Amino acid sequence: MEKLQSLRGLVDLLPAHTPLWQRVEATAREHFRRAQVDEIRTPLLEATELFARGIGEATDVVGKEMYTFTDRGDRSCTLRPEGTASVVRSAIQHGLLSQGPQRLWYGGPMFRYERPQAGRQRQFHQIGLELLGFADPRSDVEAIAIAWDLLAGLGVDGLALELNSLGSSDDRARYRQALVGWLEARSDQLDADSQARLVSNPLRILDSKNPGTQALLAGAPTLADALAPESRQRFEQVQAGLQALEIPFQLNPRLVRGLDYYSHTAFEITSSQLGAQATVCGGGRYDGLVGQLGGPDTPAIGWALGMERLVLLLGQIEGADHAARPPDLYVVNRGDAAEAAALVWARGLRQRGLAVDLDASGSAFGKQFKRADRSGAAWAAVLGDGELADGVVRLKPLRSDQNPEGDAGAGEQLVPLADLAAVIQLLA
RNA sequence: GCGGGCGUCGCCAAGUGGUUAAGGCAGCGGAUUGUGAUUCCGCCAUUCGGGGGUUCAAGUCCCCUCGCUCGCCCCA
Repeated sequence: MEKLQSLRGLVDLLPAHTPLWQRVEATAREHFRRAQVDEIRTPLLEATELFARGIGEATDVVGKEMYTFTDRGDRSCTLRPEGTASVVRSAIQHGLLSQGPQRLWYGGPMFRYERPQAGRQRQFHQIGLELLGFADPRSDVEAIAIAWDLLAGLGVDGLALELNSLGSSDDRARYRQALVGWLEARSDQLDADSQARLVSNPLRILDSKNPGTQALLAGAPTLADALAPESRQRFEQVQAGLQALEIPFQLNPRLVRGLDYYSHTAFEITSSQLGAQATVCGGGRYDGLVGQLGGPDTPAIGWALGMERLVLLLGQIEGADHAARPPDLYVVNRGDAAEAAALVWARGLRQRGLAVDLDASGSAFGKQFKRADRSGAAWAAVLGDGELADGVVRLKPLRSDQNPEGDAGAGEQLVPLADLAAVIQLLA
């Protein structure tokens, strides 16, 4: 235990990977801008009760996966395991809902105390969308389309959209009763997990991966049959909307979503390239949540997208490592006075927008040129005591086709030390 | 929380009980004291995730522990 290292399941994002993340984040921002969705940022830490009430006591997320502790004021606090509850809390707290419907997005780390595996960490990152105050089926379509287009815009392909309707809360309650009754009569044929869920969260039995359970379920009453006519019609409108946008989907009657607050539309976007954790984006409608958390009854739909999983997919496409962007200029400098002047000179260029790598090693010119070459810079700037005495900087092209062997002095240009604009002009 | 696989230098990696732990990449220094290829030379693990045990002798065997990883559960 001598070595200090990050906590289990909390990983560092090293410089080789941050460019890819930045690209994903920038693309997401752009898509939200186009769809007129505004960013909201909420604290990472919330009162435990928010999640207990919002997500549901019976869910695994609340029951066994939360990072919860008591603070110095004896309050129970929890690191957010997902974003929706916080966003809704914030919207209620600040009266956003009385200002009309809200189109919000958020991004950042979430925490769930689980065993890490491929595509799953204890601290992971989500980007999420919440449309609050929208009841029309078209808002379901719009929400899904934003996610779909965002993923497409990033160049991810091979994705599948799975769709289901959980119906209204009444439909769901009615179906739940029917399903439990049917399964209880056959509980001896259920695996242990499913038997436990019969009391805790029976709908989850539907997406059991146990083949025997799935075979048994083939004869069970279906959620689709339990939908009231209005719910069914609503679901058909959502499907028609997706078809109009030419977004392919497949109905999955066993898609149930783990969190209590979902109703009507539920969907997942999955990839077969991700191993066991195939869901890149998941979401659905949660008409009851705002009211449940003490706000005005507000229909809503949203989704969350798993950044790590998305980056995993993108990494497969374009290779995990992206070289850092090379500097415009690498400053080779040596000698006390020249080094001092180089520092001033380099800063001046940076203030004018150039990316400048200043060699601070004080090592031999040969070494510095080697590093200049490796930096990928197109130009080296040489500032030694000789140049300083003449009041100039020697600019040498490093990538010139005419000078692939790096002949000393070939193609060099002298610019006055004081004339920064000349440098910028030369490099342009 | 449960099960499988794995843990030798920043990265890759040899080593399957016997004296001083190969090698490659990267890095650093030098040959080349003001100019980037290549090449050459040197440096870079008192130690094999950690702790205990067996043995004359352990990176190599046993136990425990930590971590990584894949899967279950669940989810993004």
